[in-house]
Amino acid sequence: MSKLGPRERILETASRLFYIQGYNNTGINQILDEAKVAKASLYQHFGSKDELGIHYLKAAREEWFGGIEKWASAKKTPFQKLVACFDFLEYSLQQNNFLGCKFINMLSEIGDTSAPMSHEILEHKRKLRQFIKSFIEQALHGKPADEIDVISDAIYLLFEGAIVESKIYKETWPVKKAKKMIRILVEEK
Amino acid sequence: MSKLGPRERILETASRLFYIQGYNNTGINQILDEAKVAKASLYQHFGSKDELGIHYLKAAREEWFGGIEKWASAKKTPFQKLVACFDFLEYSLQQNNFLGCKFINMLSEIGDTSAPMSHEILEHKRKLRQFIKSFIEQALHGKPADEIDVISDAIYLLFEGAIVESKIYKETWPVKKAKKMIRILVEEK
DNA sequence: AAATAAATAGACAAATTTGTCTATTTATTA
DNA sequence: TAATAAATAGACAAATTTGTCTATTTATTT
Repeated sequence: MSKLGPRERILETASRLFYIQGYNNTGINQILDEAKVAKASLYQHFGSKDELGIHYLKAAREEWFGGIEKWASAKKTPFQKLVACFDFLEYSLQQNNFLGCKFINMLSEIGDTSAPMSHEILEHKRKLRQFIKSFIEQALHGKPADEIDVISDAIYLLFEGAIVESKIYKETWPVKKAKKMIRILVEEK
Repeated sequence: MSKLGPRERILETASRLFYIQGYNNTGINQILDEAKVAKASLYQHFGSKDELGIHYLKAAREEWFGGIEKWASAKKTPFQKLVACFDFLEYSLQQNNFLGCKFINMLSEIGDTSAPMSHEILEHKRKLRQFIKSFIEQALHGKPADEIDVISDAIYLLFEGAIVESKIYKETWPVKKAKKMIRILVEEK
């Protein structure tokens, strides 16, 4: 019986609601109701809604990279690892009913109102960009640096574009098309 | 003396504030204050905030395609027109302080709460996708249909990815990189 | 068992939200 | 000029928001 404590229940419930309904559309009270936690406990553990939002993003980052790294590491070649990233994305988006990216969604909601959140979002994307780039560098080892640079960022943009468009169309074609494109850009050798 | 009427002032002010602050972060009262319009006038002309949001998106669509079509039509070849789309994007994003796409931003905010808005957003993106595809079809005329299909959607994803990433990084490199990629994908001939 | 810490329930405040309604003033049109 | 329409100012309601505070109950630890 691994019953979760109040803190964990709050973060879990907030994460679900922030993602499904949006940050601004989710009130503290709804989180407390569904997590079955007292209001004082939330402010004891997190201090404010904003702080809870930051923890939500931090947890989301860990979960995301935990997933994508697992999928990538199951493959052998850099190219296969790269494809696995897109496979993970496709699986993940479907699993989450095409709600898109938690970070991009949050950024649209907060605008410039929370520097800590903006920072968390930027760092997450920086890390993802580098994560993808490392595979391209290995897959295209020996090629000119500027070619690696362009292809690497193009694939990153395809990845991000696929997330956003899957949310808009509520379909998987953006990811599938992106995958077809990377097979052209990075030939398996 | 082309003084704008109440209706126009409301829509103009709402458009500015919805874009900069976000839809949910902008209250009716702030719009009325800055537009210098009475509350009754807003509800007379638009009926509700939701309805105002829909008109905001409709106006944004017209403005967007007005701009991109103008930039594209100034060029001669399909390839040049395509590049012009990205030039317009780069110009537009910089001009608007990297606030990103009004439609994607709104989608993140409303979630599934407004079917008419979701519809407006989807239609806008469908049209943009087709707009881009038409240039690729002309530029790659004669090539296999499936190749045109993949390249066309890849460029659409690069375009969309560039918008979102420019917002995140607050820099123009995503658009510039996307542009470099399309020069590789669609050789000028 | 006693003492300390953690969690709960819920009232309450202060601010903000969208939307309605009335009364008055300003424009427009006949 | 007279009648009609459009716009204004602002009070008000009802609901919702985040956050605080008190009193009570439940766990944990010594």
